[in-house]
Amino acid sequence: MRQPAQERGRRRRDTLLDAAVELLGEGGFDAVSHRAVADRARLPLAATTYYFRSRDDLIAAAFELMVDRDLAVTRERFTARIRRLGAAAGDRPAPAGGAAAPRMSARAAAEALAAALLPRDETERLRHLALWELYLRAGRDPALRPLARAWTDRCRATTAELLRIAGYPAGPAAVTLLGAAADGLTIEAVVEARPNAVQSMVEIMSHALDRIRMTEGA
Amino acid sequence: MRQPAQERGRRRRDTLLDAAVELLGEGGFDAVSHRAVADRARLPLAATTYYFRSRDDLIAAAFELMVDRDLAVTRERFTARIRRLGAAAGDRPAPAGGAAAPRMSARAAAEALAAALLPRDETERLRHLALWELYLRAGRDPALRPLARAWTDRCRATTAELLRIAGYPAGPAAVTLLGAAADGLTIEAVVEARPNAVQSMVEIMSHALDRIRMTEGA
DNA sequence: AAATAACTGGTACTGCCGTACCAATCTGAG
DNA sequence: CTCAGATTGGTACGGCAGTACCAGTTATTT
Repeated sequence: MRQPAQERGRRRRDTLLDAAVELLGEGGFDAVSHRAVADRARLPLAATTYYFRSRDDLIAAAFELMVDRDLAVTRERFTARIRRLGAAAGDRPAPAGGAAAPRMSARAAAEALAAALLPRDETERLRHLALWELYLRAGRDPALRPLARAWTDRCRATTAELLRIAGYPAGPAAVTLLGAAADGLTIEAVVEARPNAVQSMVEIMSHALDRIRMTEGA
Repeated sequence: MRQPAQERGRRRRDTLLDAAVELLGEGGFDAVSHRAVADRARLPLAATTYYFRSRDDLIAAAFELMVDRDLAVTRERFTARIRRLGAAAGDRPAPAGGAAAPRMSARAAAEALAAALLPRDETERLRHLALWELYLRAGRDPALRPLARAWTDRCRATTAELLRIAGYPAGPAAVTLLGAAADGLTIEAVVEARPNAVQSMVEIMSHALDRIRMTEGA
């Protein structure tokens, strides 16, 4: 039942998935019951079991969707910010190895990173939180583990790419260090909702970008 | 009902708390029901509602206990390892500012850190996971937030102290950077259970300790 | 010893959950 | 047009949850 045969079915499945993502953000996975999802999607209860083998299956699919959306948003916000700064006019982000010279200040790069990674309002904060809840769940549910690994791998790749775009190309070790630190700071911001989260991340990351020797990773 | 008046009551409360911590590790908080806790503690069901206002209250208390234990274990493992290395014979870890000279190699310090932070077996992995689950829950439950903040604050303080002991005294920004990175890497290890987690953390942290200029934080 | 408070343990209430089931309806391929 | 397969929606079942309740017992205070 992974892909419904009929067009209407596919749309219904997507509707359910959207509802699940919403609920996941609003209340964590306790809020994602068949009944709640069906109500939110304005579909009958049985639709949820028809399009998804089980609740776990539905949640896994929602996780996948949220990861896709999250990465897309991060990348888009970062590049939009860079573009707005007019830093590199004709610099193409070729995936291979064309390293952009460090045209940006460490502070500007850190600000772009923080703006791209941190949630902007309460809704986004809760969505982020849900993503991490899902990620942690993979620690107990082997079925979710591949998705979790894919998320971190894609996050690292994105981090590497963003750093390169900003003119701070980094080796694997430095990417992991900065990525893990960004993760840690993001979780902290998302969970504790301290008021100065953005400023804090900017400070830490610009500190790191300033002082660390990035290349020659392990 | 925070502190039972009678001795037996206090013991019973502790028994319940221990049971809750065990269950939390084994199955996350879905596994922590009044009934499960009471069964595990070999106490009648009503004992749980007698000693704790509610399930949330019980879980919060268990969180507090787990944090205490976790920090104690981390610190103890780290110092034990340092002591075993016989690095500094008469070096007292005075809490003020007595900076130990970098006697250890970055690699040795990173190894001690990884050994202190990362879980050693599956049981510990699950306990760690539970701790993070609890932490994340604070993102939705304001009652848990002070505990969450206390945990990160104490973690940072411990990180700073361990670094100083190892001969790598660091300013606030560097401590936050390294602490957040350690958090990120720990979560990754705990959730994804990749085989090379220890080696990976050692590499990243020693890379960081080697290359970053630690002092002069924000 | 008497009175008051702490504690015990058994039971019951109410509610939501995941999932199964199935008759009715719709849709697209032949 | 026909019909098999896809889809729909309503309902039901069995289970476990949190918490309330209360008669009985034990400890502490006066």
